[in-house]
Amino acid sequence: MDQPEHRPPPSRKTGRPLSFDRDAALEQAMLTFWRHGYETTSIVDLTTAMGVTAPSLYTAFGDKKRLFLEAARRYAGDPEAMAQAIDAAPTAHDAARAMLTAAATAYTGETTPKGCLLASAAASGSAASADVQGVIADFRRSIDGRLRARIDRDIEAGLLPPDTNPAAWAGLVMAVTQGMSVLARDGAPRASLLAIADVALQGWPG
Amino acid sequence: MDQPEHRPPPSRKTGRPLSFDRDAALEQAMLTFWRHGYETTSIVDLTTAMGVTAPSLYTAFGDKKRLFLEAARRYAGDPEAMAQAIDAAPTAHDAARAMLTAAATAYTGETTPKGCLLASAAASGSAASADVQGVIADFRRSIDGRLRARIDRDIEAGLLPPDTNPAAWAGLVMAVTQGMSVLARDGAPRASLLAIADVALQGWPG
DNA sequence: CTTCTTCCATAGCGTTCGATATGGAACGCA
DNA sequence: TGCGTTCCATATCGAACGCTATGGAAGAAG
Repeated sequence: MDQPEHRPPPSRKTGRPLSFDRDAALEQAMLTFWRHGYETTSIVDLTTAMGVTAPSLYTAFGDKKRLFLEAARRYAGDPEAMAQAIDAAPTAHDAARAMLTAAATAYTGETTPKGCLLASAAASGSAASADVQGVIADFRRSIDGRLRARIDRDIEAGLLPPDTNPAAWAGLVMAVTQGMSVLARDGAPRASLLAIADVALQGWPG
Repeated sequence: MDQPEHRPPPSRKTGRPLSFDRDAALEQAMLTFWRHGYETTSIVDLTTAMGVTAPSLYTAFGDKKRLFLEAARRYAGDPEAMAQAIDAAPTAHDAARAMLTAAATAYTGETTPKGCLLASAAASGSAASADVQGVIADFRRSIDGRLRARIDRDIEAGLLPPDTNPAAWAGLVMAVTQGMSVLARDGAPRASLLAIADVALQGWPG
């Protein structure tokens, strides 16, 4: 995640300032990757959507890979925020349900592409993009770990039976989340995903 | 699914016969698409894996899209077979559990790529491959419909409570199936997926 | 062996890919 | 106004893309 980084806004003092809104351009890049995936989005696709020429894109964002990672970071938001949301929920069950309903809602936005950027953008790819896939997989693993730890905490606190399988339930939440992204891409409406999220936790222990 | 089809084996009477095993070559193509996806697999990738030159590939399989669709058909097997398996199960619950455990097992094969070819090969893509994504989405919808109908049948037969939501439970099975493919690609072992499949149906009504 | 069909191998078609070299215009600063 | 810096626009770069034209070799049929 932090290899040869490209300084995004070194805040130049002199010279001609940027003629485009870097943040707005990044937003458009994110939407384009969200719609078409990482490798299957071309530089021309990006420059068209961003309203920027190729040289400007490269000076502002480094290269395609760094642009994608920055867009992905913008999409996912602060990882620590989500981690704290999981920890701050009253129970692990509440955290899981909040995650699923939030995903169901986010994947079926009317002004955004369907599904999850992280789930679909790098679901497959050539060997050249293995590192991008790895970054996204690490992100998923960190969420899974947080959720598992939250379930562990509830077990120790006596909120969940001792024979509860934390890895299985955390994994189920992750799997349903990723699966809903596929269904959303297939055209499933928001109500369907919310119904799935509801029954997914029907067997939650306790 | 049945647009300008390419006759695969017109069974020529005369002329020089094929010097390679068409079936074995298709198998390798399937594995390559499975590993790297549809658009992110190049013709060179395919010819290398199949041990066949480009002109031979084109005369034998039409073009890249037709080769992929044929490989996908080979991967998924006979759709009617899976449909009959769902119908023939003792209960919808049995059918769902069988689907999930079969998926968990298939996605973590030791001699095959991880995950599901259909789930990862066209999870995203440019507008040019929208039809390929559509074919796969149709396949998913047909399974979902069969499973939903199976649940309906169990409700009518009194095996499930009348207030059971067939779409939600069928959707859950589909979502968990697709989600397990992502987790398998991330490296989740078979035991983890089987545990997820187990808890997924914990809240099954009845 | 001749003929006819089909396949294989080489080479290359035109296009698009990600990424840049170059030159002039725009701006901050003095 | 003049200087130094930075950005934008044009025009590509070499490589890889999907795909195919062409010519000779291989095999089946007579």
